[in-house]
Order: sequence, then structure tokens, then C-alpha cells
Amino acid sequence: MTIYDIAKIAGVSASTVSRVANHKPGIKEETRKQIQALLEEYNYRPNETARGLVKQSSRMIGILITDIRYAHHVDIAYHIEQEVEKQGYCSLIVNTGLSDEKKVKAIEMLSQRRVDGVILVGSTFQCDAVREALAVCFPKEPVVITNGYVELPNVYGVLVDEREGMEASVRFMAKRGRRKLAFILPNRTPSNLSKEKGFIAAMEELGWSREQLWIYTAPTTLEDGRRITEQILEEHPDVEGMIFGEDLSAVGGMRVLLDRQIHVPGQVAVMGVDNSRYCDICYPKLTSLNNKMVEMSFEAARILLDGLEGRKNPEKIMLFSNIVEREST
Amino acid sequence: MTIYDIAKIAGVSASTVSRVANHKPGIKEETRKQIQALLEEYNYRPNETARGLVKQSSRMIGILITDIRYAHHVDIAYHIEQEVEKQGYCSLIVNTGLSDEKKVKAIEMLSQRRVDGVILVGSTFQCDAVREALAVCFPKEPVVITNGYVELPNVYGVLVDEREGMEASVRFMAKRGRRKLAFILPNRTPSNLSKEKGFIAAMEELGWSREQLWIYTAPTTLEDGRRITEQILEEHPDVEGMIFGEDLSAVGGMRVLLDRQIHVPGQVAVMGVDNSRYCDICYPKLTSLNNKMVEMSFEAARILLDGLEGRKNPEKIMLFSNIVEREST
DNA sequence: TTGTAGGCGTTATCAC
DNA sequence: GTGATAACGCCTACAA
Repeated sequence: MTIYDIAKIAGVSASTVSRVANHKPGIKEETRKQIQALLEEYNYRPNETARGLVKQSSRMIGILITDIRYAHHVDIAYHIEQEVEKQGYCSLIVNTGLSDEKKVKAIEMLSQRRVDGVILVGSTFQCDAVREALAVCFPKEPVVITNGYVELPNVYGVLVDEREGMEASVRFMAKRGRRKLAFILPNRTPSNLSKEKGFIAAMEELGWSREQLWIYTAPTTLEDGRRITEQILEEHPDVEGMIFGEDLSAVGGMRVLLDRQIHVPGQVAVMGVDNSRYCDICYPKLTSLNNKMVEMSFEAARILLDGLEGRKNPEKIMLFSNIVEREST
Repeated sequence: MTIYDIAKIAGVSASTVSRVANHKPGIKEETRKQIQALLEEYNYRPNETARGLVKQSSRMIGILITDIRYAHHVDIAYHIEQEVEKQGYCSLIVNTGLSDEKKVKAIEMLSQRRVDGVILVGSTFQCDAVREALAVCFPKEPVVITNGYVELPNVYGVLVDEREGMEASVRFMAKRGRRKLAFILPNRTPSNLSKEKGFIAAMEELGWSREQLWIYTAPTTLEDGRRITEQILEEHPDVEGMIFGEDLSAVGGMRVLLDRQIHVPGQVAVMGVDNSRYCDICYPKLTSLNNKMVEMSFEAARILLDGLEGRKNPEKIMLFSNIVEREST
């Protein structure tokens, strides 16, 4: 059913039908009613593809995420989708994985589909490959990075003070008498590296030399958390606190402690980062650095929508993290 | 950059450029090379919107989900997205919530965007409102429902024997000496109602009358699981096993037992359904009825892709669930 | 091997 | 108020 079909049936021109369908003024009330009735009878829906072509706007945005299955990510995607949907935008969610190549491919694909704007979820997108791809594929369209930033005129960053947040976490532990701390770095994203910096700074403040620090690396799965915790217990049986750069591996780590009857938090206190759904599901409930995912999502959606409608925003904004204390500390 | 721009620069016609861009035969090797070079130099990408208009295909599919934040749902969406992406399709994921009205709106929106096919995730979409909307909005396009089915010529269902699976769960409990069982019904979707039927059938088999059965209702959150468990303990302190219709509320329930020092599984055995990520995160690890989410996703994607390319499939297929035993039983 | 012309379904700009 | 007509960017007969 196209406007032409309807026009033929009504005995009017296609433009008249178009005007009625778009609630434009300047139509005799009688014709309007008649055509409106036909529109409903034949269940007419304007072809968004054709409309997009002439309007030069797809009314779709792209959301790039490395892996939406991680609770923290899906929450962000969910909130962004809900927000932009209110303004009639659809979300094209793409899981890119960690490789630069797939990130670039995804950006090219989105530009080919002419999305009106893009949100990149996570500081992992703060890299040269992505920057270059954005520069050629989206030179004008608004782009927002959550938890990261790249230097381009049309790119906005919504940042969280994770370095400062991690320093606060160390002090939080220290205040509870935990000074022998291990830090578990998830992977080398800019965000995680600033957490590491925060850890180092705060530990030095406590009088530890950089060489003494217990810094380990483990990806973001339960199993990695288990493995690294076993290793830490092996190498530092006197550990008093463990700060994981992300929640899921912290949960894996806690389970090892539980199984070995090392009391949490009595003997070892544990913290994560992301304040995700996992924190309430595991046992004991996990204290976590809240990096303001929900707020970040709303801000990212708002800034993107502003950009789509020509409103300006500062290119970077910063949100402040806080610690959500639960049972593990 | 359009094919016309490139054509002008190259001094050829737009159709020649189009042919080169689409790797069509019948072009002199020399012109091909020259144009290919220009295409790359100017970073040309065909406008998918325009291409979609003429090809009458958006190469997008719609994925309808009530709430993608639930681990089981996001896993399904993830696998579908990955599968269709391999064939060059994009996924438009829409969170509809539970209301019929929003489900219908979402279907209309997807048809307006002319997606080539749709996957509905969960038996909650097996209802009259959705059936009617599909009939008018997608009379010809392939549609797949996971864990459900509606009677329409172009709709496929990927089903799981949850009724039988629930019977098996009851027997599984009985074999471990648990005969005083409570069943917690998440909400009244067709899928959950067949779980309930399975529970009833198996309990009758064990010699319980329908009136004696401990059947409760609680939505799918941690908090609901807590609340209902407290109520059950109140009303039936002698309960020996609890079967939750979904994992998350089971986790909430287990925490109540843990807090009251009721040993799981020693005193009360607990099971969930979905075999989701939550099962490994909680404590003790949750035994769960695996309703074959991963397999269902792959089948749904395959059937949809088959439909998109004109290949036929049986309108319904059934997968068989199994129990994944962990620590809670 | 290449170019021309028509069409995909809309919207928007002019006339009438 | 309404109707032609020309885009939007691409593909594809058909013609040359």
C-alpha cells in the first residue's frame, strides 16, 4: 500500500494523501476525513526507507558494544534504547568484540546504513582505529562515547572519575584496616588503566612503593576471577583486601574464598567495579564502585538527541563515582 | 559521495560505477580498476537506504523482547544478532515490556521500517493481539517465535517441552526424597502455564491432589523471590523443595534460606528454570532446567534466514530440555 | 562494454 | 486546496 494506491482509490493526487498522512495543514476537512478513513482501512504505513531517503535521515542510531551479554553493558544499552525510542529513534545494537578490526567494520556498516548518530559504550572504543573510522564515516553526525573520549569535533564524551573512584576505594579499604591489598586489572582499556593508576596513587599514599604492589591481570569472567584469586592466595596468603576492576571476576574470586573457608569480609574484604546486577546475586553481596552506569546512559542519550537536533553540549562531561557498600567489605 | 559524484569524476555513467561497486561482470578491466581506485579514494559506501528502496529489502531483522536486561533474554538476542550478522543482516532490538499495546506498537514500527523478518523472544508474544498485528503488518515476511507459536502461514515456532521438563524436575526432586514441593509461577505466559501444568501432573503422579498443591505466584526479580519464599516458609515450614519458574527469583529465594540458616540443599532443595548465567553466580550454584536457550537462538536465526531466502521449514520444531544439576539440589 | 531511462515510495516546491 | 514535478541514491532492463 503506497500513497499512490490510496490516491488512486480516493481519486486524488499522491501529494494530497501525503499531506493527510503527515497531518499537514491546508486540506479541506472533507477530503481529509475521506482519505484518513482509507488510510486506516488499508492499514497504510509510510515506508520509512523512502522517507529516510528524501529526508536524509534514517531516524536510527547505532549503539556499539563489545559484548552486550555483560550485565553492565546491557543495562546501558537498554536505557539508551528506551530514551531515544521516546523521540522516535530506533537503535541498531552491534556487538563488536574487542578487536579493532571488527570495531571499524561496525562503524563502516553503520555509516552505510546512514544512522543519524552513534553511541560507543565503553572506553575500549577510545583508540586510534576507532577515531580514524569515525573521522571518515561520521564526520558530521553526533557521536557519544560513554566512559571515554576521542578528540574530534563532533564527538562527545561522558566520563566517570574512575581514577579518583579507585583511590577512594583504596582509602575505603584502609579505613577498615585493610592495607595489604591486591588489584585485579581486567584488561588494558583506558578506563581500566586509570583504575590502576588510582590504585597505585592511593597505595603510595599509604606508604607502599610501586614495586611492592600486588597488581594482577584477569579478564572479566567468573573463571578468570577464580584462577587469579587462587594465584593471589598462593603468592600472598596474608592478603587483606582484593579490588577487582569489574564485578564478575570479583564474584568468581569470592567463591574461591568461600570454598576455602576464608571469611569475607572478616578475613579478606572484596570489592568490584560497575555496581552491576551481579552484586546482589552473589554471596556475600558485593561492595562495588558505582561508576554511574544509569546516569551515564541517560546523559549519553540526551547528548546524542541534543546533537541530532542541533543543540550544543560541552564535548566532555564528568560524573562522579561513589562506593556502594554491601556485605563483602 | 554518490555513484553520480564518482561517475562525474571518472567521466563515466553512474551505472558503470554501480556495476563496479557491486562487482558485476561485463566491465573492462581497465575501467574497473580506475573506478575501484576512486571508490576507495573517496571512501564511497553505497547508501543502504536507497538500495533498500529499490531492492525492496532493508537487510534488517527485528528482534522483539520484553526486557533485554534479563540474562536469558540478552543471551538469546546476542546469539541471534551474531548469526544474522554473518549473512549481512542488522538487528533492530526492541524492548516492549509486557503490555499488549506496546508489543503491537513495536510490530507496527518494525513493519514501517520494512524489516525483512522478525523474531519474537518468549512465549509472552503468543497472544491474540500479537497475532493480529502480525497478520496485518507481516502477512508474508518470515516470523519466528522462540518458545511459542501463533497460527499463521508465515510464522514459525521453536518450542521447548517445558511441560515435560517440569515433570522431569518434579521427579528429579522426588528421586532425591523431596516430595513436599512448592512451585513458583513467574507470570501467566503460555510457557509458564505449561510449566505449571507439568508440575501439577507430576505431583498428582506422586499422589497429591490438585487442591493440596503449593503453587505460588511471583514475578521475576530477586525481591519477588525473597518475598514469596518468606511466605512459603511461613505457610509451609515443612517444605522440602522449591521449584521456581525462572532463575532470578530462585536466587532471591535461596538467599532467604541462607539467611535463616536453612541448609540448601540439605534441608530445602531449590531449582530454577532457564539455566542462565545467574546459576553460576549465586550461592549455592543453582540447579536449573535448561530450556535450551542457546540452541533455540541458533534455530530461530537459522529458520528466519531460511525464510528470508525462500527455503522452507516445518512450522514448528521442538527441542528437549534437560536438568543441569549444580549445588542447590 | 557502456550509457540511457525508468522506477522504488516519499517529501517538497511550485503552479494552478 | 490541490495537483504536477522534481528530487533523494541506487539498481536494472534495454538500447547502443
